[in-house]
Amino acid sequence: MTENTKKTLPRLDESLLTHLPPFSKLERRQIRIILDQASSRRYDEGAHIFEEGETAERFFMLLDGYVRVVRVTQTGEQVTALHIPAGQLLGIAKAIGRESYPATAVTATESIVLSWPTRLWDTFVADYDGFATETYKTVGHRVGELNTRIVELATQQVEQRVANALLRLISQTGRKVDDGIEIDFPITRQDLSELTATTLHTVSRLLSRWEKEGIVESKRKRIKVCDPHALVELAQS
Amino acid sequence: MTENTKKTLPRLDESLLTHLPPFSKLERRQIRIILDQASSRRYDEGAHIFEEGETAERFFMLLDGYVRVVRVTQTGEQVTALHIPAGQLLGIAKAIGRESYPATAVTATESIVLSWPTRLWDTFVADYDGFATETYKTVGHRVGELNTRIVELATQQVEQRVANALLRLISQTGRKVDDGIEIDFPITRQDLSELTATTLHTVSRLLSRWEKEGIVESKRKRIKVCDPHALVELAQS
DNA sequence: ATGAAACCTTGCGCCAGCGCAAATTTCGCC
DNA sequence: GGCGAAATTTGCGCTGGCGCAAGGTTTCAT
Repeated sequence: MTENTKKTLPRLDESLLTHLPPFSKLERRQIRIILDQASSRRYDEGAHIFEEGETAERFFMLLDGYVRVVRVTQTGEQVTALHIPAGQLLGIAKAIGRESYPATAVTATESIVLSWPTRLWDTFVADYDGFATETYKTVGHRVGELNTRIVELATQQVEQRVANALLRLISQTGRKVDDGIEIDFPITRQDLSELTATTLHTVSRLLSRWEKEGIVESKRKRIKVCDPHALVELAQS
Repeated sequence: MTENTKKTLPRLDESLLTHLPPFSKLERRQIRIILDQASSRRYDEGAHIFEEGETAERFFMLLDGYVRVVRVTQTGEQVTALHIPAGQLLGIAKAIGRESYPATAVTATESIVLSWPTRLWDTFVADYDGFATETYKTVGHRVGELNTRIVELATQQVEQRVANALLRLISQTGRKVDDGIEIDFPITRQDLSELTATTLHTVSRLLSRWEKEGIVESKRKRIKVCDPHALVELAQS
């Protein structure tokens, strides 16, 4: 899909991986074997890692960065289904019995991604204890998120949805800064609107109002939440 | 949850099961072993098979009937996430790495359900080739449906969503009758509204209009689609 | 039969949030 | 440091569909 460096991993410090949830329990030896078979690649912000409908020839792990999982409608509108933070697997069509990717993965920041050919999937599942369990937990977690989004879309007002989206973003990918928590990657009003099924205009109006009320501060592509509790209030009502 | 007969299967005609997709490839011997460990139970219409949040002590297979998978919000509104037709597994928390059911399963008609204790899950996966593959396909299919619902909720108008919902229902569970296709189980305006995130009033208005236009015919709890193509038109625009 | 409960229909007014449009700010780049 | 593209803000009018309310019809239990 996109250009960029592509190479086999030369010698990747495995201590880097020990804190990543899906593999922390594996033996170091197993990690070494898995890593030796991985390719590493850097993607620019906005690059597509894989496209909806493509045959799933590889599966991926996000080492660094953030990825949005989106679907595009016939009319060209984008809908964001999920946000994936570093440390998680993605494109794991095999884990849900699919041959092709069910959605498109777009980087929200510059990102580093490991990948393996799909044919290795069954080997990993068979050879490495815990691999299957962890991946199914990932799947379960995402199914939960999808369900939550459906319920939100079905029952909540725009204001509540945006508040919820912000809360989720800061809890998943928030970075503590002085006087608040900032979303750790560049995010536009447009992105937020695709995440909450509304328009960038409405998001802009909401953020303006919240800024007046001291709940958030935001510059271009940056949002800082100063008063999370106020957002929680808004999200409920 | 609900009353009704509960018993171990005495002698279930296994030819009954050979046409059910998830197991058609298994050896008859394996089917016999699996069935011998199952409990069978009948549920009345509207009964709850399991509840969201409950520990997943059993997993289920719908032998006959239809099941709605719903979530209830804090404010008591119901949102239907999926419809499950006979022949499919449900409550398979184990397949997505969960300990508890992520939603509630409600019967849409009187239904017959097989179930097994969750502890047998790993055994089945290990012993019976194809079991894992088929269940992950089921999961994958449902993830696809959830995604589709999100996109629909996010981008479509109420009229299109209702049209789509009807189309999906008749394709999944439609029964050919003279002069149209009828949804094979009782479904109220309320049910449809919970499936499309709108109100029963709006659904009622739409159906009335469509009836005038000759697209559908409906009585209490029954909907027959006479002109599916017109619905497809409506669903797109 | 009769009553009650469940389900369906329809009218009316209102408003959240979209669409459109135009102005403004910010950023990256030559 | 000035230009163009991208991102953001804000105003204004309109409308889809919700909320409320009232009345009708079907089904079922007794």
